[in-house]
Amino acid sequence: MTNKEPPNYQRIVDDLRSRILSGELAPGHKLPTEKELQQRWGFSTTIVKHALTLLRSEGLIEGRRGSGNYVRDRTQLVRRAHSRDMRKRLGSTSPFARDSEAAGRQPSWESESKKIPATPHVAGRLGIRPGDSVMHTKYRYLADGDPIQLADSYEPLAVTGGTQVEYPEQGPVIGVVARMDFIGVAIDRFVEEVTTRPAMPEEITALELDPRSGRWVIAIERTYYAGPTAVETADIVFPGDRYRLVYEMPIDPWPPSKEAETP
Amino acid sequence: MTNKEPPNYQRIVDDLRSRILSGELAPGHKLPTEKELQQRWGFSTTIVKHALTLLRSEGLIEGRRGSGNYVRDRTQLVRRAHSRDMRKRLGSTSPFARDSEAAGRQPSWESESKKIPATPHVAGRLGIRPGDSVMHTKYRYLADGDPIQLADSYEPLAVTGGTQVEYPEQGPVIGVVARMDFIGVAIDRFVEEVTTRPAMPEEITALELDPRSGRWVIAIERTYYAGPTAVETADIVFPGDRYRLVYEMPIDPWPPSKEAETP
DNA sequence: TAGTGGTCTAGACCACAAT
DNA sequence: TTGTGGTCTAGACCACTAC
Repeated sequence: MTNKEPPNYQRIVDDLRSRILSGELAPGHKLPTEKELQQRWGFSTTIVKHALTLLRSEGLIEGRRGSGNYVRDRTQLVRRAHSRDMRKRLGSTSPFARDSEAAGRQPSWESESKKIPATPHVAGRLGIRPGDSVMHTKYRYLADGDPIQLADSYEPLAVTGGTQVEYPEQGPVIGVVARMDFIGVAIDRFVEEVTTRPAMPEEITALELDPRSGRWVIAIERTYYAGPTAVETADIVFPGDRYRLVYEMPIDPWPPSKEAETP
Repeated sequence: MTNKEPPNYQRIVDDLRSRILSGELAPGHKLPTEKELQQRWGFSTTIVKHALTLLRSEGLIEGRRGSGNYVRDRTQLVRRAHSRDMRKRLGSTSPFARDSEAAGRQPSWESESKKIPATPHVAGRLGIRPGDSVMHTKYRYLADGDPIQLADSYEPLAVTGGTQVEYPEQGPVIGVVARMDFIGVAIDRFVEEVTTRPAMPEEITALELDPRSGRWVIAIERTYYAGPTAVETADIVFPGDRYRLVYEMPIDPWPPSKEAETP
């Protein structure tokens, strides 16, 4: 007994999707018009439109009224996370700026900082009490003027309050690790939790996403620690198909080393 | 001048999506029937069906014929990646098994190993010549019997050929780091590149995804290095909304230490 | 002006669940 | 048997592009 046949709209979707993902239909390529697809497959207009809607919802194509459907550009920015020592580079630029410039795009960002009492959720992540004061900074990052990343950062004022780096964007140093080092707090690790989910309406607005295409985001919860103490936590959001996250992780960097242990 | 109004189907989508993501409509909750939505909003059947199709394509709901539409369970498995020393745990279980058991689910897997000539793409990642022999192992991982992860692993036979760990699943040790250590190859880092994209048809089949819901995957390209030499590379694929990736990264773990550098 | 995609109508018919 | 969602028809009308 054979499997049941897929529905007609699914056959169009599968055909075009595999040709797009394989590269046969390159970004920018114009798809056949709806009428052509209708005639080629022998399906009704509605079914062809439905198939194209699904491909748009997957972010693989974009429709342009009066013109046609086109294979979407899925060029990705690279975001690097690694162990390298960044403490000595006082005044160095931010990780976002470095990644953007590496991709040949002009970085810029907007930010807004405010002291607020910690919500229970943020307090849990920072290991402080709900209501304790934290510095909340909202960021919106742009590459060549296009919004490409959002972040909400929270820092306990028990750590930074009253110091020169209390306001993240006003101090003499940029970047969490460098700023904390500046006030004598040695960050020794961070934890990132990566998930994907549909974009929320505010994110669609802030990232200027097409409501019909590419509505998925990558969400990261990041927390920096100095020993057992959390000194910053942030929620970071990217357009899901516009970013590639790179983690370069050392293995077994700590003593006891193999030589020290083995006779 | 105000913004143009969103289309009718979008209003339904936005309403239900925000209520689902906020938790007001919990996983398992039954949505109003199509007829009820039609009456409540005053739209045609087609427009209500279209809105529900989009929510399904986002993986937020699943339709059950003859029953109703339900908020989808988005419980996530956790996959951990960190720097801990795993070399000494000979015979230890695999990372996948550890993560699954931590989530209270029963791990199992299928694998199949074969010697093949390296494709140009794999050769590039391993820093060897196309055509050089590699061990290709296909994995399918299951939790409580449900397929939950796919992997294609490639190891240069120049490294493992003729040793006891040549066939990954037949040696005395499990896991890349432990196996390489067993033959005297000290892995000191790995790199993971994380992206998201729509699932390809074979992946939908192998992961038993609903073609109508949750068609997104997280794809990881991972490469292990011993010094400058790549000793394994793998393509790993997860259902996008079923996994949470956790990276725990040390900062500045290598000499020269701060003390060594600063007078 | 002609052609294209985006939204929408008013249904029909089928597969399946609940009863 | 009734109610539900899934697939599909045969269009209409609008917004916009390309010419």
